Amino acid sequence: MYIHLNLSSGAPIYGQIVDQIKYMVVSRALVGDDKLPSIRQLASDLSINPTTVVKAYDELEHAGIIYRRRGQGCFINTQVPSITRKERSRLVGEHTRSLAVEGLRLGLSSQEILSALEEELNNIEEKRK
Amino acid sequence: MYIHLNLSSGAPIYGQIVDQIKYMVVSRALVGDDKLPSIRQLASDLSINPTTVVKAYDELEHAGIIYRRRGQGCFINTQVPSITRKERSRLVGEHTRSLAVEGLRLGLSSQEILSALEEELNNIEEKRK
Amino acid sequence: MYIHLNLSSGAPIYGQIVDQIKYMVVSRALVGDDKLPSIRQLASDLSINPTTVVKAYDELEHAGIIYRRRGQGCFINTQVPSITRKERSRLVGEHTRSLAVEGLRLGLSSQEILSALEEELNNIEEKRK
Amino acid sequence: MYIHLNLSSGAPIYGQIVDQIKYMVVSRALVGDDKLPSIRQLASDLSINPTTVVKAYDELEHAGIIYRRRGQGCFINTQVPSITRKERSRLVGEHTRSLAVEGLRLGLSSQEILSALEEELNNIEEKRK
DNA sequence: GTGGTCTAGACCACT
DNA sequence: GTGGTCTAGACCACG
Repeated sequence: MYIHLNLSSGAPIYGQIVDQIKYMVVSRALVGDDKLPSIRQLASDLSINPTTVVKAYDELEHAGIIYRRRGQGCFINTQVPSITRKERSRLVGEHTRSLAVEGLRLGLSSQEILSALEEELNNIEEKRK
Repeated sequence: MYIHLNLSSGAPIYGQIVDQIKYMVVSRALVGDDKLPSIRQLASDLSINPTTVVKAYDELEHAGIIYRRRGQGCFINTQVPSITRKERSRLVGEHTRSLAVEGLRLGLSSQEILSALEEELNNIEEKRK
Repeated sequence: MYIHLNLSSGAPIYGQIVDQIKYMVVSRALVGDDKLPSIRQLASDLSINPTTVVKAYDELEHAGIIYRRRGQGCFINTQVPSITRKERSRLVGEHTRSLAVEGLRLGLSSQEILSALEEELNNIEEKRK
Repeated sequence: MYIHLNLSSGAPIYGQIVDQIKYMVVSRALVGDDKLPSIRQLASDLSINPTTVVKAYDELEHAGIIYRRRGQGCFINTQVPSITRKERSRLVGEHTRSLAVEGLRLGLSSQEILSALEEELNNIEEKRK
């Protein structure tokens, strides 16, 4: 399991872990009952504080994405939790707006911004295969 | 000038102000040399502390979006701040990636994400006329 | 008498007026008993508030550079006030340090910084003739 | 790290901190990834309010001189911030002009001003070794 | 009236 | 422990 941290991005480390594990679940890199690395192991791999990993796993458990077996570790849930359509459009809406505003503010045309996004999406789709 | 705060969102108040003023600038609801509400006035309108508004205006000034005249107030800058091409693509790149990843993570197709962005851009372009 | 204001520099307007009048005195563009423009006149010429000019003239009078004749206006003093050597080196010292620090911080060599200063000094000397 | 405040100079405290840290960076008393004192620590050492230190560190971060890691502290940046040649000459130009004008205004000769700058630069170069 | 700075003290998020 | 945000209230500088 590869997790890439950006320590200088300002985004919380535990949040980056949560996001990337969610991503692996959605893209089926992780499926039901797969075992996650132990807290100590992951903390050591990423050279971060174990409590940070604890916080990430707590959040994933709370979101219904993983479950814990005492003495055995953490595992991916079989059922992917559903997100309401409303919640989803709110989440995506924030990002669309921020991209649109920043791009136009920096003098790009709508067309250029769309192209940049398309390119990014193609990149990711490619990796998913 | 209407600013709407979401006090329970967890997003910093000063950041919400910054984002909304940036939005008004790209959508041309605010143009060069328009006067912003005074710090005290805006703080009073939003029922928040003046120093919070100061922090928002600080950010906007650092970003080159507004300028301040002592004893007179704060105003929108006429010229788009000059940024290197490299810097610009870095800034926009962060936003494109985050939209792409979030959208796909939430189960949207590339096509749906592009459409959402296109709609947002059209919205803004419409207001600019 | 030409005074050039930089309204966007952050430096107080009254201070810019004071500095430039001091400069004219030192460079003999203004000499003993020359009459300064009236407060209203100067304020109108510079499109600024008369009270700002009042503040500048107050400071010049306090510094012993000008004197007032009721009903007649303000005039340059014959004796140039002396500055202590200590005071002078303190004032200049602040500026030398700030130029040295900023220049080196931005990656210039000592030689480049000295050349830039030499050029600036030559420019000014030229105008003084 | 020694910072000396002049509380009666009229110069803002946060600015004095910024200037002195910049000085330590150019004279290599502080180098890449050095840890700055924590906000609370420095505030306590200087007997000032922590928010004043926050403001100083904000400025330094905006200037690209330091970076912050939540829960860890503030650190000196390794790389010199990239600035356009145009921007750089504007920044240095302001300081050269102000030194030139102030020096001449106070009755120094061009030669004396250049010598003062040279001495300051030598001082810093010496410390860098 | 405007913005600029500072204090004292609080609560939260992150490691 | 670290930094991040916010409040309440004060005083100063400027136009």
